[in-house]
Amino acid sequence: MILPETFYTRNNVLNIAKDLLGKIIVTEINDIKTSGKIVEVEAYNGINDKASHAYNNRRTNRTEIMYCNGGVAYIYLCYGIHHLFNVVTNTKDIPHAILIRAIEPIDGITEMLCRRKMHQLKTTLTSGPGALSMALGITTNYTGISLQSNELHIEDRGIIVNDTDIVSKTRVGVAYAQEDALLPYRFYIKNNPYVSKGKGLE
DNA sequence: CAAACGATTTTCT
DNA sequence: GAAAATCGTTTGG
Repeated sequence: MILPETFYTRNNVLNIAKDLLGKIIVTEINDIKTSGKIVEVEAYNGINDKASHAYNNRRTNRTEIMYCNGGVAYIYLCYGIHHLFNVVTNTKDIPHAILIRAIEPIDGITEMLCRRKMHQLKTTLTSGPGALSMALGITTNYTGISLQSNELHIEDRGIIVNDTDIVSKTRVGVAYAQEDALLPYRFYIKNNPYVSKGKGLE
């Protein structure tokens, strides 16, 4: 089943992040379906989180989408090259978001290999936020789209992830966030080969 | 209007 | 392991 809006509008972004592990991201672009199981995420906890684009209640054209009611996509361009896919959570005017960092490919692997210009399946196909966005065909054009839509949504296919299989660590690439860089807001499934190699702080 | 800077990945040494 | 690639967003003048 497709996750309902109420999944996203809860107020604890950390719980939603953990709940996303084991869920399935599905894109259907030009009638081509691709999907993968979420194995790694990072939470961005709104206006008090120095690592968040919405820190200190900053509202700009780019961040405005994070102030929407939960359940929409926020995609932005990093380093001029990479499209990073986030899920907006919580209710209107509370800018929480969750970065999807890695998935395990399920459907449409041939198409994903093609989009990534690869010829055989390796973990690097979808290991890392920029890589999985390219594999699924997600670009900044999809910012603001509802996660109830055909083109892009997240499903529950009954996969259960035990708490004991969830690892929490510091986030990747956020050293500029000072003390908030130490928060354990990165979650991933233990021993899954598709989890990105990105290193957070210890 | 100009300039600096990434929630990264790939390639080269 | 180090560095380049590359451009929209943000910030400051």
